[in-house]
Amino acid sequence: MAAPVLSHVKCADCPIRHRAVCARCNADELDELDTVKYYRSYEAGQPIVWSGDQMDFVGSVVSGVATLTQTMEDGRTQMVGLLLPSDFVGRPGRDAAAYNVVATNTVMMCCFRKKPFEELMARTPHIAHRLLEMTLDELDAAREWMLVLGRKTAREKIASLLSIIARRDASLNNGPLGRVEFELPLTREAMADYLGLTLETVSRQVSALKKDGLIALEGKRHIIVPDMSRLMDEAGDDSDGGYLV
Amino acid sequence: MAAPVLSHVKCADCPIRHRAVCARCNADELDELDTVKYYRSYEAGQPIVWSGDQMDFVGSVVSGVATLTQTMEDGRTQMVGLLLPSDFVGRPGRDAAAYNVVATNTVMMCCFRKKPFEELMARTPHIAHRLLEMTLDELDAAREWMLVLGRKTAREKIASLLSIIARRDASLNNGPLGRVEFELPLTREAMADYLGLTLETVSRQVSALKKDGLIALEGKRHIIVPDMSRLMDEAGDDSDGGYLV
DNA sequence: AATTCCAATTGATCTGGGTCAATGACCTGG
DNA sequence: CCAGGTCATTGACCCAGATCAATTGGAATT
Repeated sequence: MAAPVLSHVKCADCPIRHRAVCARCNADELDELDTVKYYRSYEAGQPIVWSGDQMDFVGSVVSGVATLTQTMEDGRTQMVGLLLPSDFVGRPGRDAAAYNVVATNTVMMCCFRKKPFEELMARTPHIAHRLLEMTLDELDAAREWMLVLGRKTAREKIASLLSIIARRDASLNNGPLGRVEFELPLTREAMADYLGLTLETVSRQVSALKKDGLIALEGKRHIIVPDMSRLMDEAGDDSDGGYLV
Repeated sequence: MAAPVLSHVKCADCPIRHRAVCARCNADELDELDTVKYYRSYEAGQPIVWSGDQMDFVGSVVSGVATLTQTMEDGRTQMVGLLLPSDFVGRPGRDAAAYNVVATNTVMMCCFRKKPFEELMARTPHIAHRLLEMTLDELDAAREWMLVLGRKTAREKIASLLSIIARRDASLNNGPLGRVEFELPLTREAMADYLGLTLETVSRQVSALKKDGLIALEGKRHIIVPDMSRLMDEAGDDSDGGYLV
């Protein structure tokens, strides 16, 4: 059950380049990070950390998708973040996790032991600075999502979610807008938890968007967006943004 | 109409002690902050910054209450944060404001010109560190609010808002829980914008809480909570937290 | 004291999305 | 090939909260 520790890959050779943390590191710092770094993988459905747990590492998602959720005693749950490749997990200076982090498919994490990472951070201003920038991005994403949760209709919510994932996906592959195609990394239930809806409503609205030609499905999870700008209109989105936690 | 620049008060003599920024500064840093600092006041309803504007300062709220809101083209608006005394405004490293900041009553801000503040920050690791901590607090608050917006009923939403304000207020004045009494700094409409409801629903639910003896009103805005723990139960709140952006 | 405001309350009605329940569409393992 | 499981779709009905509209209650103005 326990996830395997993988290997000690040099930071410079890391599959992702740590956009997050050390994109601007010089060689010495990279070497130093390498000494406290390890890889770890999690299977679909496996918890990465549980709310309240001691968290002894920070790190980046290398591949796969994980969710950040909050739960009430009666079981109502709300997703508060979605972790895609290159996203950062963990909060330097905090010991206990505030949320449940769960892998939705096979997730590979590149982790740093927390203590040495914090020490490094204290000595290396630009890492602290980069971390502040990342946290501000997350804060913007969270606040943008507050607008979605508080004021958008079910249809707009779905369109917003699809836009955000498509845009994020597209920025890695193709260039501009137009036609986008991607694999949905979430079940209908996970989508519902992100959007503050029920899974039935999600299903109905996805069907409606399909009927209206705004999206096409291949199987249950493969989404084709013929025209991104039309979908973004549907989302009622002014923001050109496109953060995603 | 333009807000008056007030005076150059020594940071050490500041009405609030900048819990935010320089609580741990030594004398030299305090002096340095003083050279780039000024006070400014805003009247009720006056915008402090407008989304997209160039923002040439950062600062703390000294007194009064301001709101942080986001608006869609069709006018739907969502409050994404509430700024109470000692809260920090502005984002080092970003030039444009992302939200509208509006004073709800007379607000006094203690401002630092942004450029010198950033330079100071670059030279002073613990200020950067403190800022990261504050941003993480805000992120937690935003995510807690996502649960409120996405999954709570109207009654729970009102109870959550009142709890959060009461708790924040109480932490300044009295000590523990029990009976709390405070002035509501928001109109019903502002409450609705915070909670993703209409003002009519807010009004009805406030009346319902009053009828059920969970709160008492004196006038429209003065709230008496006879028993905080009962109100918090009503909010369905597991978190002992009590952040508020 | 009469007249405007404007915030807030309250009532009547409507509806988007929740709830409950049945069905379909794939998988995977025996 | 079928049995059982998971995920998704679809239908029928209901209700919390939105919408539309009228009224109240202060505080400020004349």
